[in-house]
Amino acid sequence: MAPLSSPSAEGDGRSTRAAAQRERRRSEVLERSLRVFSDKGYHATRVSDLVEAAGIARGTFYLYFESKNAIFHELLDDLLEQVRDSMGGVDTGQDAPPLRAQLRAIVRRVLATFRDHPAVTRLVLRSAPGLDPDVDRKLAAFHGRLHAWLADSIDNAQRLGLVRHLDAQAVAWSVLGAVKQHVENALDSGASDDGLDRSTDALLSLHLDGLLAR
Amino acid sequence: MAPLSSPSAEGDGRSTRAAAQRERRRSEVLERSLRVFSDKGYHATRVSDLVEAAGIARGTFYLYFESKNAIFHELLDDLLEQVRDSMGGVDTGQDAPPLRAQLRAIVRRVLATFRDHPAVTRLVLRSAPGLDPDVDRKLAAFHGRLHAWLADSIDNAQRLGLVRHLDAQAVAWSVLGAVKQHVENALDSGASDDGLDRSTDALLSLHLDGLLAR
Amino acid sequence: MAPLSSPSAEGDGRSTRAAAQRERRRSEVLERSLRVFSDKGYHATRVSDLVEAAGIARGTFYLYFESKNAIFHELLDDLLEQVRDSMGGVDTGQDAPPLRAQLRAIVRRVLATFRDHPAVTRLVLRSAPGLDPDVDRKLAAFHGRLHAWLADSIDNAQRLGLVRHLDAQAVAWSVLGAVKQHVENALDSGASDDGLDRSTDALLSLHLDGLLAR
Amino acid sequence: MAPLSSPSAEGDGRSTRAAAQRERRRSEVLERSLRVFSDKGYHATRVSDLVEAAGIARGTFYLYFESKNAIFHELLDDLLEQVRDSMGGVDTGQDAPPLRAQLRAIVRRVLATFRDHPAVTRLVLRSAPGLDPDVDRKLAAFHGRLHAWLADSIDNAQRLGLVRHLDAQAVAWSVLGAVKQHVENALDSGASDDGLDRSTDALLSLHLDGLLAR
DNA sequence: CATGAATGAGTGTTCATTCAT
DNA sequence: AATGAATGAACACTCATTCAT
Repeated sequence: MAPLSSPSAEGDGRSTRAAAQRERRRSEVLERSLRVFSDKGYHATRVSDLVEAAGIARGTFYLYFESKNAIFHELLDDLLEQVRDSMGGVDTGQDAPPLRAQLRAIVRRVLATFRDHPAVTRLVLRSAPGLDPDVDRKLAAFHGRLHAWLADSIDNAQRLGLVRHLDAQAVAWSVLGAVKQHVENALDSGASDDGLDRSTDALLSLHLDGLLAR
Repeated sequence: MAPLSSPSAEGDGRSTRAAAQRERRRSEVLERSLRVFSDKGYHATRVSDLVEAAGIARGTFYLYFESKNAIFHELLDDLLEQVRDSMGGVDTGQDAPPLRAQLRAIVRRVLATFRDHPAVTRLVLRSAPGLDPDVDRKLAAFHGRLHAWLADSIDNAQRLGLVRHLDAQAVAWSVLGAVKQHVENALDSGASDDGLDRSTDALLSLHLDGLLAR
Repeated sequence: MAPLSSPSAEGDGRSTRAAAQRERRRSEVLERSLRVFSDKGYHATRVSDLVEAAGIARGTFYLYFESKNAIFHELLDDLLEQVRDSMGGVDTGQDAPPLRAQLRAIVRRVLATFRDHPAVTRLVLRSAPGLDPDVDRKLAAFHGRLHAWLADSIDNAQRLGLVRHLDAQAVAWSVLGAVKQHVENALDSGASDDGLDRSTDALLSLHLDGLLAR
Repeated sequence: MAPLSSPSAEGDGRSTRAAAQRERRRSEVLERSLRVFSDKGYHATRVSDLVEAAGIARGTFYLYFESKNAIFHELLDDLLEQVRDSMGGVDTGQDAPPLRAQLRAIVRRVLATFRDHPAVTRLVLRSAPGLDPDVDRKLAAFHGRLHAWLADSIDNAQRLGLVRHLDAQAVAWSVLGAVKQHVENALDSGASDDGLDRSTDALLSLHLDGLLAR
């Protein structure tokens, strides 16, 4: 309304800008720290490494994060959330795309999510267990959720007569383990789109049709 | 042989006995340390914990092992060797037992090996990665060998027309991941013989026949 | 004088008002800081606590005070001056009130001064010594002045034949110590007027007449 | 019994000697640390100062004491105990020495105790309050005990008709404060035996007979 | 061989002070 | 003048390893 910014408006503008600036800085530190953690692992990473990588002073780090542990947890939560979001449900309606195509899409999406965040994936897959009970609990819960989602899906498909009546729980764990292994491999092997397709196809073909010649 | 123990003979006897004693002590420390490492993880384990568990003095520990890291590597190597030994080959001769039965036996044997050594398994699966590059390399090599064995077996079976022509490499990784996941689960769930059978059946049924209803 | 406010005159007016404003701000910060220091002690008090209590920004604090130490010294000087002012002399003229009444008044006035400034008293009595040599010197000087005043008074009274010829120096220290102890007690016990009277009476009766029954 | 030391006896001897050695070392560190604390005060004293003064490594310090705080508390407790021990009771029996002589002895003994441990006295009197709640509580308790002892003694003497019926509590605080002040003075003034006698006499004369000329 | 007291480099974290806005 | 984000020196404490006994 007022063509001239009143002091209060200016104040608001200032603090808004400051908050944005702060958020940008924070993200910057978060991102650079992720790389360090991912390279050296949690324990081998010193707070000195973090602040050096971020180009800030030691004290500044503690302005943004409560502790070395806290920033690690934040990084961890980020990936976990992204993976959760990248999984959708299976559509079993009349006009739904064929099951195989739907599954293919889901598997590819999940693999791509990890592939696109190699640093944090490395973090989760590699430096994690035994770190501290909280991390362990968080990861266990995450695995649990993934497993439950898989097992439920299989259950559903069984009720619909789409799949055989194998032990849904055990099969779900097998699938989860297989996917994790492919994610792990993609970490080191560069992980082109081609590689992703190959992994996806192998997983689907194996798990849906089995190895045996017919 | 010599009726009179010459000084040298006596020395030999002494040193032989001493060497045996030494070996026994060493094993004792290894075993007890394994338990501690397995409980608390590598980083949370202090050398103090190790010597206390072994009932020896701090200095004595360094008489037997070069460092905290060295004893960990030794423990690691032990399991890796045991698992290697517990896997045999597939017999493709005329009078060989049916493929499915052979595979079933191998999978069960491998799962049982890990199940019977929960401490060292926990060590390998949980506190290992990211520790130091040597550990990582060792584990990668181990995985590589397992994978190669699996891939070769699949290759063979493909040549024999026993299994379909899926991507042998990718399938081998899937199987490896699935097995690892079941091993991991068995760690926490007590792992009765029944559980093992269930896991084995699920793995075989899934991987050989696939999920799809026919 | 000048009918039109010259820029300089306007400047003066502005700066006068500004100076007054500044002084008011400063006092406000001083007063609030005193409370914090008194509650938590010098070392446990963070500059953050001070600026939070004063409702100013960190940087503003350093506009008014050179350092955390400087504001503490200023606070210290304030009380010391107030106590000095609250002590008068003993009137030994012909028509003067009786000595005992005069002394009673002085002691009560001193005790009341401390009682009425519990925060700064706590500061001086409790968090001060050992802080830094300057504080110690200041407190020592203050004590020295109190002691000198007491010793002189006793000396005078001795010359006038009003009191016995005890070691004036040593007696002065005893009195000072006793008063300090009562001040200290009053800090925690609320210190009603009644308590003050009781302390005053006990001090006077003890020091003038002694304990012994006659 | 056995003229030759058996292994176990030798072991005992070793560990006994070791324990003694340890105790000697500990005392050494304690003593040197006391001097540093006393010179610089608790807060200005760095663990580095302590280990440097004791001529040991940083880690060694923590072998003997749990923390900087812990060694301070130990030092504190030591003096407090010594002072407690240096005070006896007043003998009110038939053939007891005269009251004044008994009191004189007690006061002198207490003053001498502090005089003989200037470092720890300085510690208690100067760097103490506000440090941490535990120290404060300990000192308050100590003061409380001293006061109670004094007040009880006065009470007793009143019942025996030896002293006037002044407010025993208030008088006890006065005496305590006066003594503390003399202790404080003795810290800086070298504190010869003469000075002690002078203080003792002044305290007794003032408190027993009063200042007023008669 | 066995011991365990001694070591000291290295760690995460705090907080009085500065300075660009 | 006022702000508060940024700074970095300083700290107490840990723990794998050594070495005199």
